[in-house]
Amino acid sequence: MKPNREKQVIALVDCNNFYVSCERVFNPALEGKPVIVLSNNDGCVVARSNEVKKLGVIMGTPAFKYRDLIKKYGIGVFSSNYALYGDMSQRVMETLAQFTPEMEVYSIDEAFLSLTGFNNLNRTEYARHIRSTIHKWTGIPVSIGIGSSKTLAKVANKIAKKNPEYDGVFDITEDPGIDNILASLDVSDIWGIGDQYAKFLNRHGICTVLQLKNADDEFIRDNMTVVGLRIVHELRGVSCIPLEMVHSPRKGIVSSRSFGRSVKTLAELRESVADYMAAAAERLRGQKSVASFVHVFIATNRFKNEPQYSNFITQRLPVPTASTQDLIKYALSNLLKIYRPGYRYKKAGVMLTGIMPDNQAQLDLFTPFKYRANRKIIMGAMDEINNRWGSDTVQIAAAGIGQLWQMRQSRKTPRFTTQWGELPVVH
DNA sequence: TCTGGGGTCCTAGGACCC
DNA sequence: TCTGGGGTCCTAGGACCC
Repeated sequence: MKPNREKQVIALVDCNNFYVSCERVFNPALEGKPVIVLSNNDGCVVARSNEVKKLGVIMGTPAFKYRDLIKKYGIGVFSSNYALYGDMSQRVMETLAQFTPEMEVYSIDEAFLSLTGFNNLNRTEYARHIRSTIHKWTGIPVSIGIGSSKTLAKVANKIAKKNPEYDGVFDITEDPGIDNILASLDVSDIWGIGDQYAKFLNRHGICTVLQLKNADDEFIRDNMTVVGLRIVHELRGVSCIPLEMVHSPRKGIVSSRSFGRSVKTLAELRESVADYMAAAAERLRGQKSVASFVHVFIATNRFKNEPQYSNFITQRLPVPTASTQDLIKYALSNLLKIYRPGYRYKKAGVMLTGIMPDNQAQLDLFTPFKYRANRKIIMGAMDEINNRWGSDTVQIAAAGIGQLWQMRQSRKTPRFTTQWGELPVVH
């Protein structure tokens, strides 16, 4: 730790009900109406408008449980449209980047901005300006919290969201009433305190955030590891979780999906596994890496009262690779080893690990150079075409073309911003 | 009928080596 | 009879995030 470090000032910008807001940008009639967005397969509620939150709809609950409520209140229901949300996210982040040289894109709908050293300006005013610019340029409403650590910026953001009178911006830095605010919040409201830790802390008489801030370091360290201790220090205004401005490459890449209906045959499982592997390999090449291990898993529907089977298999590859063809070949031969007939499968997936930069991988003496070079050229061409004309323009034949197992997405809006054929029409 | 998908970090304990 | 100590690497499992 460097002593006398400059006091950090961090803003957390968080898009309000992001997926719902994206849908509203292209369908303004949804403004002020109750709206939800569902997870893949139209399974669970993953985004809720404020109107829906007020009705008591809980995040992550299976949508069918709200069938009556949806009908009664005329709730607008949408399948998730990740192509649209990803593109809107990029627009928001590009806009934010103009307001600070140091920024971390934390998730699809959140970013930390460093305001350290911005001493001569009224931070609240500046944040309001950021907020209105984002709204004007992208149509997305955001909330901004400012604090002297990431954890406190998160706290401030929560307060900004909860209290409409703050107009979407709250600065908790050097607020003399900070302890009163912390005393009014539950430990489970804190970033990094999940269900298990919240229960544990409650059992030991630590219920409010202020109590956590004043907790004994050794007790926290012993029971919540250094991760917990960092949180406590952050609450005290000591920044311990640095801004990560460069995106480090993924250490594992997972691609998996539940099926739209149950699947019994090996042929269909092969199609899905090949399809998921193609997606995983594309992401792998996107970060200029190769993988050394392939994992494959399949599972039946655990919510159903019927014979259950699930299995997982790992193979170390003879040579690390990013070639879709090779990775599919390994995945399919492993699938064959774990497949058992006679079950109704609900989910399959693949994972790539042992990931390293592609210029660091050990070469295999037995694979002719020409063969490897060809693979690279083919993959490069495939990625380029799919980038330009939309994913799935070129596919590997093993992924099949019927794809009856595909997930359900009965209420998906068009990919307005990423597919030429789905551009919105102005009348 | 209907229950998502993709990540991170930390620790304890075992295997192995000298 | 007596059975070391220190180090590294890997893995599984548990916690968390959006």
